[in-house]
Amino acid sequence: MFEVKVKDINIFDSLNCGQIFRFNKLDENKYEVFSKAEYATVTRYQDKYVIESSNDKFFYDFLNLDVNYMAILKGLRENIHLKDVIPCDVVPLRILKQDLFEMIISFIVSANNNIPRIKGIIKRMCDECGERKCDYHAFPTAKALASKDEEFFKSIGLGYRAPYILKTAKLIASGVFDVEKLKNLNTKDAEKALLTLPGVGPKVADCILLFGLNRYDVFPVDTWIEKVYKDIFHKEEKPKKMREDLIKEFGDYSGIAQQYLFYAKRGE
DNA sequence: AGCCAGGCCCATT
DNA sequence: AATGGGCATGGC
Repeated sequence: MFEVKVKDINIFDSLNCGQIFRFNKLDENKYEVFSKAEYATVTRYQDKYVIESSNDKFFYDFLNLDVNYMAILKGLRENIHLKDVIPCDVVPLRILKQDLFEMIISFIVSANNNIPRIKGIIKRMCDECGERKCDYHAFPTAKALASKDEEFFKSIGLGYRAPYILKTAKLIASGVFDVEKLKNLNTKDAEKALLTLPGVGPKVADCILLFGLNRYDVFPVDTWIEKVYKDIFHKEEKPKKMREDLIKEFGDYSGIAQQYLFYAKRGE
């Protein structure tokens, strides 16, 4: 068990903002969250969260508390388009530190899909393929996923994404694609490598880089961000151009700006 | 009922 | 390099 001050992070918004799919709201002040092979409950009290978990060190790291968000948000807030979504007294929503392989699979599932359905598919994937823990299942290993077939993935609701998941799992399980090596690459080279995986395009690659590697110099452009772009620039462009313009606009911490903008737009 | 969802693949140009 | 059609499923 460990505690975190409520002024340091808004954990519930950090869970709800679309970067993670394995969590449940238990009641107004309590959530449960799963990551990799671990499990935690987060209970909010007056001025602190109490986190009870299978692995406290893992979840302390997961919350990404060592990054100084106050400084980053202060800088972002100077941009006119972020003033409203990052008010002065905001409690920071943080980009969590999640497992790289889990992000690769999860965001392949996310493509052209909606969040409630993504959560259901990933839950079934864990229940069917993940190592059994006391009363939940771990996220599956690449090897576990690679041992299945397309029919299985279709049966849990993946539709036309079934072959992408199977092929990507096989590439990683066989060692042809080295996930660990991504950590040593700069953002551009890591993105290039990710784009070789079936089911990973520019948007999914950016999500993997942002949530799995905490690279902030990216800007995932999805249908919600298209609306944001229109609000800001009053014109329509293709995703590649939108990404360029948005990174130019928001700078080195574009990924964090993106998350605030995405969450605000989706909540309208 | 019909549009949409944290888009990507592939054939064509 | 860029374009556009096709695409499983189910939430709303």
